[in-house]
Amino acid sequence: MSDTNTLSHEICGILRDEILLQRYRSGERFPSERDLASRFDASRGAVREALSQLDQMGLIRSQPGGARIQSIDSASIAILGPLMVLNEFPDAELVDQFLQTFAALTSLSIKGAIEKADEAQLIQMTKMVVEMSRYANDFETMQPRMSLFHELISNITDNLVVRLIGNDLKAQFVEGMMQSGIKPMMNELSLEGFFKKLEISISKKDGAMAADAFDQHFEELRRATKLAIQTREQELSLKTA
Amino acid sequence: MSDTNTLSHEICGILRDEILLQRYRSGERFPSERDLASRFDASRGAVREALSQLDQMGLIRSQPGGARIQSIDSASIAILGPLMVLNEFPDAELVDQFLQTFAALTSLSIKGAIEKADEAQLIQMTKMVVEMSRYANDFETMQPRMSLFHELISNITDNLVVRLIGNDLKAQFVEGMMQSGIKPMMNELSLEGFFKKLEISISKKDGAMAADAFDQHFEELRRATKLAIQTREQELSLKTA
DNA sequence: CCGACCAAATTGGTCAGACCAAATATTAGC
DNA sequence: GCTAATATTTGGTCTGACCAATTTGGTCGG
Repeated sequence: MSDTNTLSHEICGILRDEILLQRYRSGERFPSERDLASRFDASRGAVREALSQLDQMGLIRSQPGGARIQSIDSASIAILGPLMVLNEFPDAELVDQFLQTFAALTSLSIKGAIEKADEAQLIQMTKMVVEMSRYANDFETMQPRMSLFHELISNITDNLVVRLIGNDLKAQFVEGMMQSGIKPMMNELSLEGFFKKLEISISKKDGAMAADAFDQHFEELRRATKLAIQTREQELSLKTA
Repeated sequence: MSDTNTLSHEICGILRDEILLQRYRSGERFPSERDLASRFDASRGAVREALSQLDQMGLIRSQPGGARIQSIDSASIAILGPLMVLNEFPDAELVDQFLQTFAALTSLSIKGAIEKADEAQLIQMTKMVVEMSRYANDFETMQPRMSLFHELISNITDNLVVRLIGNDLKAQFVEGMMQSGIKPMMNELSLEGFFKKLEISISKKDGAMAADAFDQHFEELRRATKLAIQTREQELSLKTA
């Protein structure tokens, strides 16, 4: 969020990961502020701020008599990025859940955008899709253009709820993937098919068709990402042996 | 989240609402901790905690030299509930966006649940749908059962990303609606049709059909909620005149 | 042995004052 | 008017203190 070099953020990160690693049981009392201040050789004020952050993430519940560990189910989505990269390589299942959720939200957005777009916007959308399709064989050059396309869609749809979720999830997801060096290799033919279908659906103003195109696109992305993670795991296993 | 009767939470809530009411421009410097401590007749420690909360919501960016106001686009979904009830009656557009987002996430969940459910779970789902359909004419009795159904779906699908989003959004949405006393009146025939279609889709293990049933259900809920808000607005207008 | 009750200890919530690093505002010089 | 130096402001953190709320441990009675 902001100046995350502060002591309280550092303490929060360490405690967050301990909680996510299940070092504490749900309902258990968390160490006291005074104990944590001693453990981290910090002031109680810095520890209080760290605990307030954990509280706001839903990981603990602060109350007089001592904070309690909360169930992960009541946590905020802010924990998903850290949860994804808790171990040596990303949690493949959680990564897949991210992608499924992106797909669902994108489906909603593209339908809304095609419904709401004026002629100029539809033309712009088509232009961007054509531009992107030139890079079906170059994922890294295509990706920033895809992001711009998503932004355009989001602006046309103008659904704040979806935007805030999408921004938050994407930031965490992208950071986690970069951190672990996972790069999915998309199938070129699949990508070309996607762009073609998307272009047609826009010209026909067929939101359902566009949504279907994106669904297929995300299925391919899920496949490619799963493969990339497996490959990475195997590399790491060979390295250890 | 937790003990929200604390001074820091109170201060945070007041400042959050001022920000959401656009009392400050994006990029502008926020009042200093010392000024805010004076304004609220509180210690700097309590103010610091409040600002840390605002920072974590993405509403401000704390840094030496003074915190800066951030664009709403970078905020966390935790602001959506408060944003919804900023004024006398809920923001109808935002309420609708909530419902659209619930629909998209539910669609994903029901498809996943039908795909993953074993026989016992399918039977349980069917039972719950039949139980619910008995209350098609009594929204308030039906609603808790619908919540349980959603929980079952969520448990079967087991997508943590969707669960955390759903839990957070739902908590904020329900609180906002209760606070404003808005109660949508669902069309009984529509509800009955929904339950029937849902029951059939489960027995056929047809996830797409179930998703379609929920889409239609949410369309009806959107219509009913929009009407309820309009009715409320008109009541309040008459009251003022 | 178990449950109820009470006192002591522990814990969170907040305060005031101090100090240092980083950013901002002001002033002086060209 | 522009730039650099200086002063001021601001955030980040610390220490020690106090009060309200919760937890713990001990005692007593059934």
